[in-house]
Amino acid sequence: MNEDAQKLNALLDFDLLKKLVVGIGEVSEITGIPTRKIRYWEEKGAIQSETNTEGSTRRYNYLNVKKMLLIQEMIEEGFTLDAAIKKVEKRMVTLNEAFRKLADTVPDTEDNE
DNA sequence: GTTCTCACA
DNA sequence: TGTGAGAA
Repeated sequence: MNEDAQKLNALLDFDLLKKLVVGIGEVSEITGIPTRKIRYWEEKGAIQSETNTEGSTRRYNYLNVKKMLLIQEMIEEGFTLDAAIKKVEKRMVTLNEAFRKLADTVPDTEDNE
């Protein structure tokens, strides 16, 4: 329809992605990364898992999964884990800010049909 | 199914 | 850097 609707849809999609959380087993199956590797990376500070209520069983959201994929590819390209983490973090921050601006900016409600 | 730690390559 | 095994 109009731009507002598109922006709303984008926000909903982003929110949905942020709510997509899966267990470490699912992540390992999806990404092909063994669970030990995932915990290892988390220990190294590559990702932050969200413990769901009162215990263990880390849960990873879309952003964490994306981070893992990015880091894995970077490592395979010859980067060290630490360097990969830094680069991925920077990329995530940049993307986050860009999307936040894009979502926050509420320009004119022009009727362009 | 998940978590952790110790140790090894 | 990544994995194995044992234990909870």
